[in-house]
Parts: sequence; C-alpha cells; structure tokens
Amino acid sequence: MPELPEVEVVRAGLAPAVTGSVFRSVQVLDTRSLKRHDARRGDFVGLLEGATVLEIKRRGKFLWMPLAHAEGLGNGDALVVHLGMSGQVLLRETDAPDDRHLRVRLVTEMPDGKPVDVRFVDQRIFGSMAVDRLVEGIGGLVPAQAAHIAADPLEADFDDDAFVTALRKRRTGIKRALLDQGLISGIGNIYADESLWRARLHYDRPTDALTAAKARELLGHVRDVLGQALAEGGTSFDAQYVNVNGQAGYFEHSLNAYGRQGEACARCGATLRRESFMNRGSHFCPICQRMPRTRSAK
DNA sequence: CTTCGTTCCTGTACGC
DNA sequence: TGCGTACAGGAACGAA
Repeated sequence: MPELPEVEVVRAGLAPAVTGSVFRSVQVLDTRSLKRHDARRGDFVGLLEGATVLEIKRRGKFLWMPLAHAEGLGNGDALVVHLGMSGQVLLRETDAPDDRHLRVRLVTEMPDGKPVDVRFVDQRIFGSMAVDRLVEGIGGLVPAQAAHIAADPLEADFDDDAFVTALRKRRTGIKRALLDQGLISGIGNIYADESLWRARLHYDRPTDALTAAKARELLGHVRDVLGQALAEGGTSFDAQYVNVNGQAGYFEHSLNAYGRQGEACARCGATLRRESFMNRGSHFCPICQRMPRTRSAK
C-alpha cells in the first residue's frame, strides 16, 4: 500500500525521466482511472498531449506535475496522480508488452531523447490520474483536489506546534487522527501502526487525553519511521508497491507491528495481536500498547 | 462544524 | 474441483 515513503520513491524515480519532457501521446485504457478528473475542464488526453512537464512534486500521498503548453493553453494545470491502494507508475520502453492492469499510457519525449512510456498500472482502481488546476495553498501552488490536505511531516511547511494543538482538540482515537489527511498527510495503515508501536500507544487512545509532550513524541516516531522506510525504498508488503523500475522496497523486514500478529513483540516478547478497527486491521502489542483504563463514563 | 460509516474495486485465500 | 465469500484499504461522500 503506497504511503508517503513509497510515493516519494516513485516521485524521485520519475523526476529525472519526466522533468522537461513533453507528452507526445496519451492512451486511456480504463476510464475508471480518471474518476478524479473533472471532464468539464476539458478532455484528459487533449489537455496533456503537447504539454511540457515543468517539475514533479509531492505532498502526502499525492503526486503532481505542473504543466506548460507552447500555446499557453492549460498553463496553471497539473497532472495529478494518486496511487490509492495498488497504483504503480512504471517507466517502460515504448515497445514493451502491456503490463497487466495497465490503465493509462503516457508517451513522453525528452528534448534530445527517445520516447519513453510512463505507465499507470492499478489493480484495484482506487488510484487515479487527473488534470487539475493549481491553486494557492500551503507553501505555494497545489492541485485543487489536494488543497484540503495538511502538509506532511517531512516537508518544511509542516507546523509541529499547530499539529500538536489540533490533535489534542480532536475527540477521537489516535489512529483515526493519524489517518486523517486533513490533520497530517502521508500516513496510511502501515505507518500508523508502526508509529503507534514505537510510541507505545494503543490505536484507540483518545486524542484529547494525550499530553502535548506525548503528542510531540509520537510525531517524532512518525518522522523516524517514514524516514527510515524512505531510506529503505519503501514497504512492499503485498507486492502491490514497486518503484518506477518495478523493484520492491526493503522496509517490510523492519516492520515491528504491521502484519506480525501471532509473532513476538520485539520489545517485550508478548504475542502481537490484530484487531479490526475502522474497517481495516490494527496491529499492536497488547502489553506495550495497553489502552489506559477508561475513565468511567459518568 | 466534527465525527464516523459506507462505498468504490479486484486478486487472493480460504471453507465447504 | 469449483463455487461462494471474506478480506485487503485511501479517500470521497453523506449522514448524524
């Protein structure tokens, strides 16, 4: 499942291949992958063909490429990519056979290079591609469809104090808050569970009962785990995540909680558990991450 | 306003 | 063997 580290690996892999390139032809093989494209703004293919990629940016799990047209048409637009659950962006030779679950093919050409395919492959179709307008947001221009998400903890515009304050104002469980992209972006199920294991916090611990110091400590663990996962090329837990060359990351071997139910906790030796929460699995140590005794409900 | 449940989608892993 | 079903989950959406 691509989360911030995996999306950043993809961004970094795409940057040298697409920055300054021009989209020569675009093929949409499955229109369901364009569900976040607003057709009233124009045809997806028409908006892209002939456009130059100025740069490639990321916030949280969103990727986008600001575009420029020689005619000035569509300037201020960006190609926005979200990988969802199973999305991949692959760089392929133009004559390579179609990948399974290929949804969109963009043929790019560098100023002095041969054409290269940028392929959007997505088994479960929770991901999407769209051409969207850029609007003023946190730290500069962001796609309109990503303007509601908060900065991610690895970017300079993330405000630690504001996060701690906002987190403690919430009246919900800590994991639900970590997964709320409007509060802090980039965290998904894997890194939420890993961060909470490191912070020794139960996933349903009430946010309004956290001390500011504990909230700050948790944020430190979030940064550590995201940074380490990025350094190891991301987590390829179910083989859905690979980099632009189709290679898996190594962080799966460093997971302490996610997917390790039934195994011994690396810290205390207790048997790790998995419980269903928010329609997804939560992995935790029942000894290290106890739910504090609930204050009597009146 | 905030909080939370539902829905989208397909491949895989099961039980019978 | 084959069929049906549960499960994996990011984010938009609507309800309360």
